[in-house]
Amino acid sequence: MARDERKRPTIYDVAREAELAPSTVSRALSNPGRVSSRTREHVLAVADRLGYQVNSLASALPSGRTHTVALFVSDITNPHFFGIIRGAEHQARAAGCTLILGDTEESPEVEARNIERLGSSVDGFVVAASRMTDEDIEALAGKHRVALISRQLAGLPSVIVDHVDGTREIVEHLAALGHESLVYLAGPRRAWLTDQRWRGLAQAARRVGMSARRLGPFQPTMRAGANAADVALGSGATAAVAHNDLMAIGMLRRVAERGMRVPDDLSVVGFDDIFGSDISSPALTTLGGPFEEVGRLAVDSLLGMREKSREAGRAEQIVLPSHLVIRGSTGKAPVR
Amino acid sequence: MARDERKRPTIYDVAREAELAPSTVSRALSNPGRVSSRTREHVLAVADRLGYQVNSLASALPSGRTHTVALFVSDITNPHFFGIIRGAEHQARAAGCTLILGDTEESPEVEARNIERLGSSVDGFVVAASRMTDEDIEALAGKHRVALISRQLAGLPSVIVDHVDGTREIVEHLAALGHESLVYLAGPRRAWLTDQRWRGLAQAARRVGMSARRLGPFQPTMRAGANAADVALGSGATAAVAHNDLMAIGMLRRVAERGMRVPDDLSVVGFDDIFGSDISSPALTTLGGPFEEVGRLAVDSLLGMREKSREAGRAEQIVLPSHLVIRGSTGKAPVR
DNA sequence: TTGAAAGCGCTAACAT
DNA sequence: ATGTTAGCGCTTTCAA
Repeated sequence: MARDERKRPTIYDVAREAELAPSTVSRALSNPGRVSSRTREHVLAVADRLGYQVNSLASALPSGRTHTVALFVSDITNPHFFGIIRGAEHQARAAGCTLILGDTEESPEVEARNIERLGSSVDGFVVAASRMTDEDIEALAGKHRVALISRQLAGLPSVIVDHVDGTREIVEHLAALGHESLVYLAGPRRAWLTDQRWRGLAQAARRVGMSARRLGPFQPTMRAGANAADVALGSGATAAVAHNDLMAIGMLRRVAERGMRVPDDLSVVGFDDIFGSDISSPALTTLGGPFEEVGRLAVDSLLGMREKSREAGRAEQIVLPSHLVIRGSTGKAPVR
Repeated sequence: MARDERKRPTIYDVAREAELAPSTVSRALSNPGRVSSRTREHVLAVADRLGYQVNSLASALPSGRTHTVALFVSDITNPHFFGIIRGAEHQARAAGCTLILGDTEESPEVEARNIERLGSSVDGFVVAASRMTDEDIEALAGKHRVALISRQLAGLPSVIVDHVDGTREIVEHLAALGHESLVYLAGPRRAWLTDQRWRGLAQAARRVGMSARRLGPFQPTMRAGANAADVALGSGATAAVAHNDLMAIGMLRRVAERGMRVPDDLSVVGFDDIFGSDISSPALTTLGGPFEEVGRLAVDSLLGMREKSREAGRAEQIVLPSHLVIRGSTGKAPVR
């Protein structure tokens, strides 16, 4: 082990080489404007020549700014989150931050534990589809910067896709096809969206005179979709709205297995417009949304929190428009 | 701002409360065995009572161990990586580490830049489907701990899924169906796997007396699959092996668009067995592999590098078995 | 505008 | 087995 051969240069090396104080180098590097432009350029040149790179750990320690944000999703294998992850990753990178990805595995405990564990080593948390209780989220938000995705909570910044308008669109689409009854195959009880979607569907159904029932809850997976399909088929309804596309695709398959046909015997609608929803057969009618944008905006409002929202009293709650993607899984209601 | 109200307790607080030296607290917390069990328990109790939590940044600075690993994938929206990501996340968490996820967007430049940027703030890098040159990877490995996924390079730990056996299986499957000619729709030139897969296919084809041609390169996306389908159809071959499932699914769709049928007019095979490959119609015949395991093992060998491999002279190169999943996209060769 | 110096919270020799 | 004491590389008052 040589002495100073293999080590990365520090601001001290740059300072010595530039014949300046380390503090000046520090300013030149991260606080331009508080240093004369001549010295700044000099410092930059020397730093470049020496191959200097900031040690982000070292700078995070005294400043408290880690330039890192964490994104937690409830199930990392659900394609629904891909867009969100990508959007978040992009926005984080654009802001000079690093993204940490965590899987909470549908468990509020795992969620809380993992967030706690990261604690001081991130600037904030973006939590997608949190399964925690409102109280726990509020407690969390008291200690850390938090932005929510697919969930709203007073006082916290959030980004969701419009489900009020979306569910209305779904119901009107089904009504136009002659359906008079629908079932909602509910998602997990802890998922905020489960109630929201049900509420939207029920309300819209009422307005158009369609009957609506809520069944479940089910795990939001393809596997659970099989069970959901059986339940839907048994309900006598002509249209089934699944909590998400994973379930809906599982339903499609199960219905076929049982020798029945979509949409002739049952129309099926999903949520999210995930990768795969257009390659199933029939392709899935589903409520899509700009999920990359969701991820991007969530990181954005997390990072921007300090500047305005928080001091302005309340956080911004963003609602992005949803759009119904009509494909082959919905069709005319069977005549009974 | 109160003085010591809102701040998280440090080892100094614990030390004062436990009437010990900070260093003893530090040992008790992270080096048990170098402290009497009585004091250790005492420290633990006090730490617990005070709600102490380590500041991982602060501990990383002097020790150099960040307990963080980075995973880079070439395209974060490719479902192929979901399993790898999940496996890596699990193994990292099991080892008490945090996972940083990076998207290199098929670009060697983005890849190099992002890796460089993280530099000292991670314990090592797992790079999946690197697009960098061997030389650049070697240079990188000289400065950081690196483990490769879906790529082999002498001296570096790696995890791949067996493509030699896999391509043989594909070819024999096609031969058994009476195919006498195949085309390989190649992936990106910079992808190590592109050449490997072609080599395996060509060699296996030679052995069974099948003709084989390589076409492309194509981007490994569904969109590029359309182009690949046209080229494959124009080639006169009866079987097409796509570089990955994304391309293969894109091909399936394009073939149908052109009014031809899979597998009657053309058999199609993919690689990876991604989510979605079994819901397309026809469902895709594809070479699968234990990708969660791949992610897990890659993190594992990265983290274990210091202990044995490195000193034992060379890194372990793990090859996991692949398996051909036969579905509807392959069938008897058309009679010409 | 620049420099000096005191930390950030923890680890790791080196003593004891 | 435990305490003392330097740092790790950077930021940030406070002076000059």
